[in-house]
Amino acid sequence: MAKVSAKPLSGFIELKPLQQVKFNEIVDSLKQKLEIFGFMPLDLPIIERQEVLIDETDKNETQNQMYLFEKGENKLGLRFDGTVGLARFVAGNANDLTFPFRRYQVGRNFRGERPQKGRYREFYQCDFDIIGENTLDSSYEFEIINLIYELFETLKPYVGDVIIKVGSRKILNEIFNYLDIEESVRQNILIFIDKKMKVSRDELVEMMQEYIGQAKAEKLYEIIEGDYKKLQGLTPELDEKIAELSVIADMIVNITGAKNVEFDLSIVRGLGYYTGVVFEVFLKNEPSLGSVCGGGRYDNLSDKFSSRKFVGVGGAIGVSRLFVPMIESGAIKLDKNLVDVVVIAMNASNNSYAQVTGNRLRDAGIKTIVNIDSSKFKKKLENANKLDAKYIVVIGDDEEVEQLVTLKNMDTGESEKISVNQVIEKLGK
RNA sequence: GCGGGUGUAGCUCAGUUGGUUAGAGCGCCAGUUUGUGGUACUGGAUGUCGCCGGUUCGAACCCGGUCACUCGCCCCA
Repeated sequence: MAKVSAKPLSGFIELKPLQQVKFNEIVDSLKQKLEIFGFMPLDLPIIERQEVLIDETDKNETQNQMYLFEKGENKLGLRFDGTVGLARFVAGNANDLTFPFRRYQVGRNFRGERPQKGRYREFYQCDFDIIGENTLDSSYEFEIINLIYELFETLKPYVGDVIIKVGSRKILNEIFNYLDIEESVRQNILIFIDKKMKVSRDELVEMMQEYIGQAKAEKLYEIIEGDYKKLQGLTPELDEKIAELSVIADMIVNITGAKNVEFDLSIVRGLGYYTGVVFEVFLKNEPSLGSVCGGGRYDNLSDKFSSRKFVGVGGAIGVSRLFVPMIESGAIKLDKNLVDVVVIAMNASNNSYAQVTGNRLRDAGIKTIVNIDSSKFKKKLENANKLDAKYIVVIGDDEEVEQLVTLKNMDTGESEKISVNQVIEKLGK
């Protein structure tokens, strides 16, 4: 009989236990840092109603990638990021929340797109946002960037150095005004600017000049290529926006010493709903992965759910995108020794004493597996060896009579007959 | 949705101009006698050569189709 394929679906990730341990470790370190910053956990549903997921006013690519299905009369779908659920939640619970509301969420998201390196159909994202009612001043943009800096400091042992690139949609808008670029082509131009890292100067200018002519295209390239602070004096509105970003930039420089943070007007984050400061994070070791974290300021979070106005600034770390390629390349080292001790009973008559011993070790916080199966002693030793146990505890008739155990160090091969209390003393944390 | 690449053992891959029973390394299993593993030695199992069709005396190899995987594009974490 033909067997069903045992492989997971393409684009869906399965971690092996040792990898999962490392993954959990990374996620835990992120959560810990977020809570230190006063962000509250929020674990929203993975399935939402389609009307929550689908934005009728903006038919974009993401919509083609959604997993949609029906259950009876209900039209449902899997969430594709953490923001849609957040928008619904904030609108629905506004009276109970204290604004600015800081929340985080680490969870699975789903997009039915063509998988490739660092892109999956099911992936973990760590979302964090600060939501304000009506307004949220620009100091919160600093807070988020500072938070991202700190989050990647904690990730440094795993993924190495990063570069955080910060741009500003507001400044770009004023530049568009200054260059007198028509409203109708701005979206197109933004998409082109977004590609700056991938294409050459000439290619980018060529793409843009179709919409705004060669002179403006070259001028625009020169502007986004250069330092935003040098743009002062062009228009009063532009100066104002530059001053606003400068305040944030200065704070960042003060706190971080500007290490790993760059200001770059070519960061626009495509067509997203962003309206102000935007940012993306890249790995220095693995820039081809693309951005591993992105976010920015948005002004219309919950418009479709509420007549109250909520604005926010937030970001998301692509945890799967970070983790999976690094684990495959060996950049993230896996720990073994997940088991401290394997207790081995020599004979069936020793099983009960072995179990009691195992529980005493576990009570002392020692990770313990008890092996009382009927295989040969040698097999049990091999098994303990494959589990990378640091120690084994052997229990036979002699030990049971003397109420002792034999502790063997699996690295050195040395063994000694001691009491369980002595074992705990020796191995206990 | 659009392009490129690849499908041979659990994994990584060889496989000559088409020619007998399709191979290696790693892994897995067993053994090298009784309460001591990792190393070594010996032996063993496992394949519809992705699938369907065609050419041929003969196909893993050539041709057509199809599916899957993968890397790019679009878009994005």
